[in-house]
Amino acid sequence: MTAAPVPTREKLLDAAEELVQTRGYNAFSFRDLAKRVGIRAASVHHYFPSKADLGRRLMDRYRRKFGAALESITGKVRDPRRRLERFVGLFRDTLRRGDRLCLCGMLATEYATLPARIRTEVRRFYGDSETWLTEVFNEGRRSKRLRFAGKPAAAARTFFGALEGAMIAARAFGDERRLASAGQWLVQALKTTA
Amino acid sequence: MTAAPVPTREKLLDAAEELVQTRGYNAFSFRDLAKRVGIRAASVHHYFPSKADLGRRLMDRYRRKFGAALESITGKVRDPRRRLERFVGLFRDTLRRGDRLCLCGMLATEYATLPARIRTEVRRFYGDSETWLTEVFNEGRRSKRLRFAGKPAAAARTFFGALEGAMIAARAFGDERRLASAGQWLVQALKTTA
DNA sequence: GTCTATAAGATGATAGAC
DNA sequence: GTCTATCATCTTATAGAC
Repeated sequence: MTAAPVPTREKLLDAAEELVQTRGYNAFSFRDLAKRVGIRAASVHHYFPSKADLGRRLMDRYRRKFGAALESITGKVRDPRRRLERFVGLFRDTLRRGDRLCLCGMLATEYATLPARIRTEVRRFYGDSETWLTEVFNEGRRSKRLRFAGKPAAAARTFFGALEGAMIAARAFGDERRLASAGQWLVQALKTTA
Repeated sequence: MTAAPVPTREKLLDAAEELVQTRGYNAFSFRDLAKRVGIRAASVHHYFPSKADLGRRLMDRYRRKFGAALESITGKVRDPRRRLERFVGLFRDTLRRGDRLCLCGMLATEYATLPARIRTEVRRFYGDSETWLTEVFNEGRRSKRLRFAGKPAAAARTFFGALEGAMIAARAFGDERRLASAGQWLVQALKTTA
C-alpha cells in the first residue's frame, strides 16, 4: 500500500490556500509559494499563468470543498439546530488548522484590490453558503426548531457574517473561544427568539 | 473668517486612513499615499519614519475618534436599544463614505502580517468597543430593554463581530442593505430573546 | 517540468541638497 | 519641509535552455 504522490499542482494550491488564509492575497508572493513547495517562482507559472488565475482556481476549489462539507452535514444531520452547530464547527476547524481564516472572508476584505475573476468566485462562495443556510432556517422555522423574526435569507446572511467576523477577532486575540462563543450565542438566540 | 489650513500631517493621515480602509495595509504604498497629498514618497518619511509607525498612529487616531463618537452616543441617547442602533449607524456611515470598511476589521484580517505595534492598537480598538457595548448590554438587561442569554460581554463580542462581518459582505456585494439588515436582525433578536 | 536569466517596475527607506 | 538621487530588495511575468 503506497500513498499516492501529491501532484505539484495540488501542492501549490494547498500551500497557496494556507498563505492566503493566513496572510492574504496581497501579502504573499510566487516566491513564498514556490519556496514552500520546493521549486522556483518561475515554475509556478507553468501551472498558473498569473497570480489572478491562481487566486481564482484557489477560491473555486475552496468553494467546492466547502460545498461538499455542507452536503455531508445535510446527509448526516437532520436537526436544523444541530446543522447550524456543525456549520460553526467547520469554521472552528479552519481556525484550529494553523490560525486560518475562511478564505472567503479574507478575500472579501481584500475585495477592492482583487481582479474581477476572483471577485466573482468570492461572491459565489457567499451565495452557496447563504443558500444552504437559508434552507436550514426555512426548515427550522417549519419544524419550530428555530425561531427568528424576518426572512430566513436575512437570518442566514447575518449568521454567516457573524461567524466570519468572530473568526477574525478570534485569531487576532489568539482565542478560539471567541468563535465558539459567538456560535453558541447565535444558536441560543435562535432557539428562543419570537 | 478663514478656514484653518489642514496640516500636511493630517492630510497624510486622512489619505492613509482611506487607503487602508478600502485597500488594506498591505495594498497601499508610500507612493500612493504621497500622490494623493501632492508630495513625494520620500517626504512622507519626514512625518512618519516608517510604514509601521504610520499604521500605528493611524489606528490610534481612529480609535480615539471612534471612542469620541461612542461617548457622544452615551451622552445623547439613553435607551440601550437605541444606543445599539446608533452604534450600527456608525458602521453604516463608514461604509457609505466611499465603501470603507472599519479600520479595525481590515487590520484584524491582515493581523498575521502586521508589526507588533499595530497589532497592539487593533486589540485596543476591540477592547474599547467591546467595553462600551458590554455596558450597554448590562444596562439593557437591568432595565429589561434587552433580553439575551449568557454574559453581557459575550453578547457584546458577538454583536461587534457580526457587524464587522456584515460590513465586509455588504461592500463585496455593493449593497449597504446587507449591513442595515444584519443590524436590524441583531437588535430584533435582542428585543425578544429569553 | 523545472531551471536560469532577465525584464520592467514597485517597495520601504536613507542621504544630502535646497 | 520638500526635493532628487539612490539603494537593495521584491514583485509578476516571459524567454529559452535542459
